[in-house]
This record gives sequence, C-alpha cells and structure tokens, in this order.
Amino acid sequence: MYTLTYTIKQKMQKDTTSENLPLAEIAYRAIREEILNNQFKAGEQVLEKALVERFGISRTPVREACVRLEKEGLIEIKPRHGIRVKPISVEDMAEIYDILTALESEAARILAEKQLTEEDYKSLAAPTEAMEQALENDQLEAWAEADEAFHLALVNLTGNQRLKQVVLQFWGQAHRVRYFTLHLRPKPTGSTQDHIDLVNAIKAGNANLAAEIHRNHRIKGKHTLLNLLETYRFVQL
Amino acid sequence: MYTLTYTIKQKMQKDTTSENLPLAEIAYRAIREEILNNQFKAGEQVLEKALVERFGISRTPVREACVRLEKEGLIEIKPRHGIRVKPISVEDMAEIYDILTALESEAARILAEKQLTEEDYKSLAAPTEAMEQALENDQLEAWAEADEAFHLALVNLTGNQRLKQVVLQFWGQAHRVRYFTLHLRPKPTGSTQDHIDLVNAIKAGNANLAAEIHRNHRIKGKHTLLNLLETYRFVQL
DNA sequence: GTGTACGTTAATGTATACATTAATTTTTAG
DNA sequence: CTAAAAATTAATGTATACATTAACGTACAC
Repeated sequence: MYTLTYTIKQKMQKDTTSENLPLAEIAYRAIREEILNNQFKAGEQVLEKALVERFGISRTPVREACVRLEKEGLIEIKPRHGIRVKPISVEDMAEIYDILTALESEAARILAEKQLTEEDYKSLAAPTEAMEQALENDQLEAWAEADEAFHLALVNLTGNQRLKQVVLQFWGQAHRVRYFTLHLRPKPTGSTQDHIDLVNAIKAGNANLAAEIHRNHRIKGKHTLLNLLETYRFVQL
Repeated sequence: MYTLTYTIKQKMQKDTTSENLPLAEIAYRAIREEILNNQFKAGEQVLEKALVERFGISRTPVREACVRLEKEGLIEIKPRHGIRVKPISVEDMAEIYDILTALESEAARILAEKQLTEEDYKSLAAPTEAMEQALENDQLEAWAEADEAFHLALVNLTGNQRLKQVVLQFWGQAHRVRYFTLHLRPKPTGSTQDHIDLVNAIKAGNANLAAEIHRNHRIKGKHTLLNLLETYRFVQL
C-alpha cells in the first residue's frame, strides 16, 4: 500500500528548494517522484481524499497535480475511483522505445551538423567514462544513471527544448521498467562502445552515420528489453 | 481583443456532443479551439476572471483547462497576469519541424516494415488525391486540410498511440503559423509527388527509403516555411 | 435463493470563500 | 518636486462548501 514517509509540510521545512513553490507544484513533484521510484506502484489506485490526507493540503492543489500527471502520461484519473498509476505493458515499452529511437537519432544527426565546444564533448564523454567505470565495479545503478546522463546530454546539446522535454516525458514513463530489468539483463558491455562510436561520428560531422549508429543502439536496447520482458512474463509493470 | 461569440451554456444546448462532458473539458476544448483558429491571438493575455465571465462558469474548471493547455505548450500561466498564448518564433518552428521530421520519418519506416491493408493504403491515397484536386482548383485551405489528413494517417497507421499524440501536440502548436503562411508561399506542387513516392516506398517495404523520402519532404517544408517567415520578417506569430 | 427496485453513501465536479502577495496608488519626508 | 514608505487593490493560490451521481447495500417480490 502506498504511504508517504513524510508530509508536505515537513518536506517544506527540510527542503529549502521548495520553500516558495506552490503547493500544487510540490504535490506534483512528490507524487511524480514516488511513481518513478515505484513507491507508488503501477496499477495502484488512490483516492484524492487519501492524497489530501497524506499531504495535509486541500483538494485543489492535489487535483491540479493529478491533472498535470495525467497529461504527462503517468497516471489516469478514473472518476469516482481516484487516480491510477498507468501500468506499462510490453507494447507500451515498444511504443516508447520507437519514439525515443526517432528523437534521439534526430538529436545525433543535429549534433553532427553542429559545431560543438570542448565543454559539449565533455558532457558526452564524462557519462561514457562513468558507465565504463560502473560496469567494471559491477554497479548497475550507477551505470544506469550514467547512461541516462549520456542520453540526456545528447538531446540537451541540440538546444531544442521541445525535443528535450518530450524525451524526458517518455523517459519518465519508461524509468520504472528499466530499473526493474536492470539486474535481469546481461551486462550492457556494448553500450559504452556504441556511445564512443556515436561521439566519433558526431565529431566527424557525419550526420547520417551518427543517426544510424544511435538508431542501431536503441534498436538493440529495445530488443534486449522486450525479450527480457517476455522471458520473465512481465505482462505489465 | 479576445471575445467569445457564445457562452458555454449556449454551446451545451446546441452541441449534443458536449452534453455530458465536464465543464473543465468543455472550457479546455473551447479555449484550445480559439487558440488554433487564431481568435485568441498569440501573445495576448487574458485574466482568469475574464475567462470565467465569458464562459459563465466558475474558476475551478477554467483553471483546470488552463493547466492542461499549459502542459500542452499552447499557453503560459503568468501568475497575476493571467494566461498568455505562447507566440511561435522562427526558432520555435524550427524546433517543431525537427521533431515532426524525426517522428514522421520513423512512422514511415514503421509502416514500410508492416503489412498494411487495402483500407490502410486508401487512408493515405485519399488525402493525396484530395490534395491534387484542391491544388487544381486553387483551394489552399482544402489543400492544407488534406495535407494534414495525410500526415495524420501516416502516424495513425503505425498504431503507436503515443507517437500520434505527440505529433498532434506539436501540430497544434504549429497550426496557426501554417495557416498564416498558406497564402504567402509558392504553390506546393511538389508535395503530392513526395506523398506518392512515400506510399510506393512503403508498399515496396523499403523502410530506409520511406524514411529518407519523408525526411527530405519535411526538410523541404521546413526550409520553405522558415524562408517565408524571414522574408516577411515574421519574428513571431 | 435470486434478481430488481429503492435508498444510502461517498467520491468527485463545481462553486465560492478566504489568504497571500505582487502591483499600484497614495502619502509623506526631504 | 522627488523619492521612499505606507496603504490599497486585485489576481491568484488554496481551502472549503455544495451539488451531482455512480456505486453499493438493503429490502422486497417472486
């Protein structure tokens, strides 16, 4: 059962960053965080009233938070049955991966056609090195984090804010599933090399090659994940 | 100045489709429609109070509608200054076109790898024919509508609901600008052929070619539009 | 025992009241 | 007359009250 470990007001005292934020924003972030962590689990339903009581705030900001989360694709609002964390099926993951493949390959293409600074390259190289390190030390969580950082840097460097936002949105939807399967999949030894190859193609200004490399990287990832989900009979998560 | 021609309640009586919809949903659709039509113009600010009075409903559903529209990228909520229709700059259009290019090319690729029915092909061929017809009769609005229908069919046939939703979202953001420039641009005579070529590539099952054709089609469209915006010094719309 | 009609409950959609504070106006000190 | 300070206003963020109705339970007919 979903329960919060602290109330909003406690959070507000502790957390200096949220001091001036509207309650709706705080509630939005708090609920979102718990969904991504899998503390508020897929398929689980919670009544508005329950959220209100746990947060110690009124229905209005809770409702606003829910509306935003629904638009973001993380929950469904089911009238009279509260909100429900949208479970992600194998088909959903396929949808998400196809979108990320398209958008990130486009990002790779854009970067290859753009003049990047040393700093920019560093923001790609650093996560790649972190991935390698993490793999050597068998730290899968750290690896996943560095991998996310790389992919985020990729879209970030394009300067296309909308592209970045959409990628983050779907990344959010997929996040849970990726962490579930993290310890079940074979060691992602190929990823580091793919990233290095991609950066080289970008450096060489070869847009088609960069896009192609990243497309294949993502397709590989998609297949690994979908196979895993089917092997373990995860119908939805 | 932005004024509604009818109140929500009048609309509810007329419009049987919205009979059971929540007021928040009705307000959302009404405001969205007026933004897309350019009745509620880019850069224009309206106070919540004004919307409440025009719609004859309370602040709560109006607010919910605004939150949704903000998430959708159509407006900004500016505390104490109401909501503001986000103007679209040349850079914004470039961002949007890059995303649509990536997603629709992916759609083309997916369709080429998929078995489509005769019905499916019809949903692509019909808008293409409509485009040709409209062009012959110099009906630019009809042409634009058919063109939209083609692009929508393209993503729709993939079966990827998320892909479709994202494309529609950005299409919504760009809609206004496309209509602005519709009568300023050279007759889009090449578009029909591009669409025919695309369908042929899909039929032939040539995924890379299909993606490539559509990518080039979109890039052409992007350049035409951006040049137009610069020629006419439309800094933002 | 089963199924239908009725009454009750409770969750949400909507309206409204209240609190907060940015923005504006007025006042006043120099 | 100028500029800082104080008072006022108004818009929003939040809380709460009210209305509606789906969902549930109970009673009754058969």
